[in-house]
Amino acid sequence: MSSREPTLADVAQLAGVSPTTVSRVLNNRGYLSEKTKRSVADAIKTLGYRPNSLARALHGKSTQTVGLIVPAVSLPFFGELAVEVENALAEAGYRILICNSMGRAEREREYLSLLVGNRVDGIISGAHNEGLSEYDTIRMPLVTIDRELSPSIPNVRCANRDAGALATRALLDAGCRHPLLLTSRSGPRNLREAGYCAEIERAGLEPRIVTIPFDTPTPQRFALVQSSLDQACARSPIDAVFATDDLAAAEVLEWAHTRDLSVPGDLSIIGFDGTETMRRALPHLATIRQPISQIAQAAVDILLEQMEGTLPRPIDEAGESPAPTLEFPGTLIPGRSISA
Amino acid sequence: MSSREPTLADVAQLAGVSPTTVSRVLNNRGYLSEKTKRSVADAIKTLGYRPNSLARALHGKSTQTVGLIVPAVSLPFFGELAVEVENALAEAGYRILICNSMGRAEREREYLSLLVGNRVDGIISGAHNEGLSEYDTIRMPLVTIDRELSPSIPNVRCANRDAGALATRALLDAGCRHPLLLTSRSGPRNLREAGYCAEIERAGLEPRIVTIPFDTPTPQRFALVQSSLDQACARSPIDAVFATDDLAAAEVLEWAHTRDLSVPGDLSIIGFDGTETMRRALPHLATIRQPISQIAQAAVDILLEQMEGTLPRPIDEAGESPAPTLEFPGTLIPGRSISA
DNA sequence: TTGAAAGCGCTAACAA
DNA sequence: TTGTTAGCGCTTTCAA
Repeated sequence: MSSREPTLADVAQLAGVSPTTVSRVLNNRGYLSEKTKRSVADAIKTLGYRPNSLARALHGKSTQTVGLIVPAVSLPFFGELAVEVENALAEAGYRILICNSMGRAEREREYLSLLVGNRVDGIISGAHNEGLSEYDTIRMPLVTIDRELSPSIPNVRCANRDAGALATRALLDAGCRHPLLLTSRSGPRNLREAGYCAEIERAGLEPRIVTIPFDTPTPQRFALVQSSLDQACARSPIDAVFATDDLAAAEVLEWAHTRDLSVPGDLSIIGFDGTETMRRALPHLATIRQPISQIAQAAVDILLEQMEGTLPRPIDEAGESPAPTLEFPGTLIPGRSISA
Repeated sequence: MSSREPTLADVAQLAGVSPTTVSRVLNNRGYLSEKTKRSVADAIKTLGYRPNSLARALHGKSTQTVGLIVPAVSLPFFGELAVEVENALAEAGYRILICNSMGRAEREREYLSLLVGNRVDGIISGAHNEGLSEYDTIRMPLVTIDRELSPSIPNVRCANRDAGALATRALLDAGCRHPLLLTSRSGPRNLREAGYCAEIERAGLEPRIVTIPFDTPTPQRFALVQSSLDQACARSPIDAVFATDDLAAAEVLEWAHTRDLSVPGDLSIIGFDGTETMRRALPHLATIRQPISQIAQAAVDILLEQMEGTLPRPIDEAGESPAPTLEFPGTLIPGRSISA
């Protein structure tokens, strides 16, 4: 038994036809006699031949592959996003190359290079590193998910501002007067925070914000959450927390437990994301559900449009399509973590 | 600006040298004058050239890519496994193509074919579909994770039997007399179950097993857990549950809550996996931690050995290396879900 | 209905 | 130190 993969030439030889003919059978192109088809098919089967997609792609043809860059698929949101993107793409005959940037710009840079080197047909980026200039040199269809890369690059996301307001309102409606925001990166780019602030001000209250950096290593994370919340409480009491992701909300839950605060009696909590995993883990946690599959589908649709069109990149010189930011509303999922 | 990616020939022309020279510069092979190096480097930069890895791989060279097949990266265990495998592989200069089989044999078959077609250098499979004959036709390094494919294929996993016993003992040590096993697939292949049964019998007790199929869709899942547990209780009371994954344990927790059973007062619970995500979500849940990064590292090491060796496949004709099953012990993580 | 020949982008002898 | 040539596995004209 030969150790190397059989090639098209091997098949041709065994079937007693030319390589061209085999290629034709494989791609079902041109006129073939039934007899030829059959003998080629037989040869393919006996050899266990599988076409080399790399060689095929070398012809300037598409690779039918799309790169997906995320911080890490081990985070429930991105894991589910990856699966949804994969499903949406599979329907169109594409596959994905998943890249975990691990929150490191260096790693993301490498992956970007890798994707271009592998001639993927397009890229979907949902990573969190800011200001990677490499994206400017990308000459291929590109869509971001919840990440503003440049005004010319389409961005799909949850309507974060509204969703942030929705979460905050849920707390206020439950009678909370001192809801604190726990987020991973505070600032004007944080639309969930913007929604929170807007709602808080509308109610004539003071915004309270605590930040735990996105990339805090797990071992230190919980301690940091604890001390930050303790400090915040010491300054002035709080009666609710809106955490901008469910995992952080879980930590607040645990903090409340260790401080003997009853939830929702003493403290109401609402999270964000509403992934299946977190729904199963903490079904009683109120949260805002991001429409992950819609987001994935939309990102894929936009990318497909760019890829299947002849345009190598969206043309917006004439201000044609100004690379829209597409937003999908988040949904409030009520739960026992908010007082009735 | 040309729309197609620049090629090595473009670079050569701009630098005024031969393609070979450019290739030499890229691979840092042979003797190059500093001047040439520089001019080539400049040309590369101005063109934004990135080598086409597909063309490179076409030379029978390795693609430096490994396929990883898992049920779905959205499941915490597999998401973390994917990240760990990726990290281990990255150190050796390889990358991964992640494939989510979604528990569908058909999908796994397709992916297998895709991986071979893409000439990955090896495959790590952690999917759950049984009896895919396609694996027999795979002529490349292959390692499974927690999956018995054939005695000739190396398998890396947590020491499930011992870990199952460890979990059970934790419950018994806490004074529980009627611990129930909640698992996704009962049978002789389920070593966690074997460990549970052994420990139960050693204590002179009756094994109690409830099965919720692995692929139960989320919407129905919780209802099924509820009714199954209710039924089991009706038959005869239970005072503890060992769930063979943490997500299932979370559902037991929720069931206990809805039935007004206090945990651990009325019911002790222990899970399995101990992923970071679930630790963050339910830090008080006792569980058995699988050494995911060790498992990933071992799988990668074995695969690397096979790939870097000249052998196309492990030879065991002479009973040389009987494709070992490598096991790593699980660790008990105590928690408030077990009575002290 | 089929085949011969050229070439995709790159690397690897073998010369120069 | 550099260039020429051939060829990886496949598709694609162009002929037959």
